[in-house]
Amino acid sequence: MPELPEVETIRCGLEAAVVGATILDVKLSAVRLRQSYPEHFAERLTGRRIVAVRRRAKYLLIDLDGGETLLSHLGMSGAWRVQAGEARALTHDHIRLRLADGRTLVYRDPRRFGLATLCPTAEIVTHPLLAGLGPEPLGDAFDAVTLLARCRGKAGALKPFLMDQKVVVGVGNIYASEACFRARVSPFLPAGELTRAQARRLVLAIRDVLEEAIASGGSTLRDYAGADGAPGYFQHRFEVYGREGEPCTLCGAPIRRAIQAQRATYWCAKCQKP
DNA sequence: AACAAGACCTGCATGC
DNA sequence: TGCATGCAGGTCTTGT
Repeated sequence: MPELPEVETIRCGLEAAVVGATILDVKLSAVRLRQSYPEHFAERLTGRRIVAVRRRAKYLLIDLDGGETLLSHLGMSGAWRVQAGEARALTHDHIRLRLADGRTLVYRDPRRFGLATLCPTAEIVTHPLLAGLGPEPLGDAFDAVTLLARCRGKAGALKPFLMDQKVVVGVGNIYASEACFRARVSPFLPAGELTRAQARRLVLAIRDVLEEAIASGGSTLRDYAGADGAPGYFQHRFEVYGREGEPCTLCGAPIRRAIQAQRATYWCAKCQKP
């Protein structure tokens, strides 16, 4: 489900809704997510107060008093949702945090590609899941010079390269196609052949598309929603993703679809020549 | 080292 | 109606 804009939208919603709330008790489903919960997971959450909600790449960081952080990833189908009252648990509700004010914070993930774990807040940056991640695309550390340096010697195609979280974080299958289109660069261009001008355009395109998507509350294709349950609406602004056969918004040529690294890529063959 | 392919899951749309 | 197939927003591991 979620790329950076969707995770950021959830982060923002959680920050507004649950900072200051205290976890009264914890219920876990019997199945395991991508990785098992840490030792004494429920006990370590119980009684804690939520002090901040942050994001690193596509990970959500829920800081608790007492010095631990609840680190979660939403995989393809995960979501955090704040529910009024103690609604009945649905089939794929894996973590249910009953809050002292009566609401319930629920982690739901049908496909279970997501994960949740705990980490000392002071050690977040060195956590194995986060240590190797590339720069945040909306931060100063991501620029054309850095991108070009990472591209050097890479024979692989640009679009899968952009989805590599060691290169830049937060860009997934939708926004990789959208960013290549906005930058007028072919998704099939070997990453090592990227020119400086193309790198500059790509950096701007990635920033712009992510920022616009955040402003639209993310993209809802099937089941994504923010922490309050509201869908995003950036999907109405896709220029290539999911538009196979429809006219290019620039030149009218039919948008094409192909598979790269086992994922669907959408592009305009006329506006994005190799 | 770099890249491709497979693995991990469920749910939904489609076609026979 | 039932069943098979393919596809979906992500990463991690294995194999060449």
